[in-house]
Amino acid sequence: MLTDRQLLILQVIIDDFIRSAQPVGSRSLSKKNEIQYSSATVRNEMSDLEEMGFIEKTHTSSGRVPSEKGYRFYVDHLLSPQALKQQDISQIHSIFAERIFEMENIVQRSAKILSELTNYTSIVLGPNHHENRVKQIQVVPISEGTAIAIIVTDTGHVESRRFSFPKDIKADDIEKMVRILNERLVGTSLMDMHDRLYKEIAIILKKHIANYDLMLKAFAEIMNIPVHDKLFFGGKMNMLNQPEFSDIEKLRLLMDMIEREENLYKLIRPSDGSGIQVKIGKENEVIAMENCSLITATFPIAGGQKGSLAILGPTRMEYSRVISLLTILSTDLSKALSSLYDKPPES
Amino acid sequence: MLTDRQLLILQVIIDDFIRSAQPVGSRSLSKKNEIQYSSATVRNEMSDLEEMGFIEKTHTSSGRVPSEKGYRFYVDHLLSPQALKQQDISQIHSIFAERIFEMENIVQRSAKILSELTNYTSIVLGPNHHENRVKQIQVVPISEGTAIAIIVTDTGHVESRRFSFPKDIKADDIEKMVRILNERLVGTSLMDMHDRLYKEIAIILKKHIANYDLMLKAFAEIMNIPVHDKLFFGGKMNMLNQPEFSDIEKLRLLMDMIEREENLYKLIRPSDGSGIQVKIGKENEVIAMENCSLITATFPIAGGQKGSLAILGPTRMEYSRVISLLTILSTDLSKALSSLYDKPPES
DNA sequence: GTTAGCACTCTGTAACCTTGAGTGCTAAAT
DNA sequence: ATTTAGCACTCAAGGTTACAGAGTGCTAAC
Repeated sequence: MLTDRQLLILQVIIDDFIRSAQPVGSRSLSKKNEIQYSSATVRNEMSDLEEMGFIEKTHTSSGRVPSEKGYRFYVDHLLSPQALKQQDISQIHSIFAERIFEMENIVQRSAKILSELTNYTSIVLGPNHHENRVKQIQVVPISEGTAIAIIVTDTGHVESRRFSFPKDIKADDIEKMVRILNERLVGTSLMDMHDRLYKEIAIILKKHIANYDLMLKAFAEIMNIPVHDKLFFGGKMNMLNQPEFSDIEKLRLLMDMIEREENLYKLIRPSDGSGIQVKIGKENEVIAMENCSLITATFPIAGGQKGSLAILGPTRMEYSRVISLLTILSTDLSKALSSLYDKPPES
Repeated sequence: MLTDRQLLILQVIIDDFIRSAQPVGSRSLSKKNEIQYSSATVRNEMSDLEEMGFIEKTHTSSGRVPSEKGYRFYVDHLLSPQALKQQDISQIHSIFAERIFEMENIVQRSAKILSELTNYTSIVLGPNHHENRVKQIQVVPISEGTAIAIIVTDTGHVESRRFSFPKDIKADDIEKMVRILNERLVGTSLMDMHDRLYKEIAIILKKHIANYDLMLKAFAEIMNIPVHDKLFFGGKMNMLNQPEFSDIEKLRLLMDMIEREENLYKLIRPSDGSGIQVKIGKENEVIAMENCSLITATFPIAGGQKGSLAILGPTRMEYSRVISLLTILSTDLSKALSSLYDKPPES
């Protein structure tokens, strides 16, 4: 479809634009070493490329700018897997050098370093707790009528909630309930717990404990885990540095979306396959992200779960570099998070 | 020092500027109902006010704008305690209508509502966990060589950390240690725990447990609580709506500071007395906040602790309204957070 | 097929003018 | 002795014009 020369020119145009954020003209192209043709020849080719929809003019006599279709083609066919600086690589690995045991901590650090290395905004979706299995349930009384319920899962995740109960319930009864809960619920996933509480546990509690229904209700209510997992961000403000967001209105739209976190779940939800996924501009189907691209890396975690790493930047993004960084980091993260589980990571 | 008329004019100038963000001229002032003098008279008074440093011109023939000294005077002497809309008040109270038991939740909601009602950025410093006292310590083994340590405090706060230990340590020993820790440490504040672990507990463990030092070290290391308490934000992006931040450079400076949270602790740290404190512009001693005012409300929580609520806005802030809102919310928050403690709130 | 040359187009910038809001001062009015 | 009216002056903002620079498209020559 495209001649070699057209491929070359398209690539140089996009590379140049990504670097400079300025429309690229035929003359400046023909001056480059890679391109041995006169500006007139380049102009002809550019005209063709425009006709095919890969590049656009911002006005009748301006240089050309990549279109979304152009970026798409660039990402799919022209991406030269750019070598990262050794420094960047070791900086990523350094996160995992210390032996850290908190998932949140690891994930937060990953988000931070990613945003620092790219100057874009990073978004990390940690492992899903829904499928964690209950390891132990405990209740710690705090004062008369209130107590803290704690659930520890097999991944080491701790959920705790304060709850109150009628005063005529005795410490004895609470202990009895905790014993029953542990006997019956250990091994259940958090997701299924609510169901089992009401179906299976309710019947047993009924036999042993007066006022069991109040206790059960209090306990069940507090123990529904939030629907969404927590998102971790790095460099939320990095978009301020991008010239495409010097327009404060665009900025506000985007920041609003980031702040509300609403659409983000849909966008970042791990896709079917593992690996890298690139969404360019309107492909994201969110108005605020018209000028943005989102690169998502999905990686496996032990237990069949998946994690996601994403970089949000302008469509004029350093695709090659970002993809390399995401690839490395997602591999590291996959290992690190998996090691926090009982089971070894699936590959 | 100032005549009644000068007071009146100063007040009207500042009120008007807070509303419109536009320099105020003599003619538009003399047209107001409150002011019965001709523009020439007003001009003379304004000239005096400028000489005294309460107002400034942005250029030789512009209207006047309040200076920091002007705002200071306004806040100290001219603030008419503006009545809030009933709607606003009930919206604040509504946070506390449901009986919520999670401190974080309450605090986060407060931050959110405050930012929504004011259109500024809110910052809430939750209660300090350092002075919480240990209620119970537990250790839940996760896999061979790793376990979760959980500390529940008298306020219902739960700290948990994953830690690893040498494999030759038996489950027995761990249980023994947990029993000792509970016997000795319940009632100790988190702040003092580290010390007591090494001084008092070490000696006891030595007698009962082989390899006690490794265990102790693992446990002590993970249990230092972060130096700073968590800050909660609302409306981080609200500054985008303020005309004083249409300059993207100023915006970046400010956002950077907010994102890094660095200076904020100093600024928001509860002051000696309870009550409201207003810091205007350069009084904050942070470059990024030259154009900002920070209003902080410090309120007591049970157990002699203090919490802080703050609003960060442009110097051109609705001082009166913000102060009213903070007063109400801090009272509510004081009660609500105190009720989560054993002891009744100190007044 | 490639290139040189030229007319044409559009942006951005600087220079200029005009308008409107505001000031300060002076002299008249109260 | 205040207060006000009047007037000259200043400055920012907005509009117009002119112009340089970068770029294109087309045609004709290589």
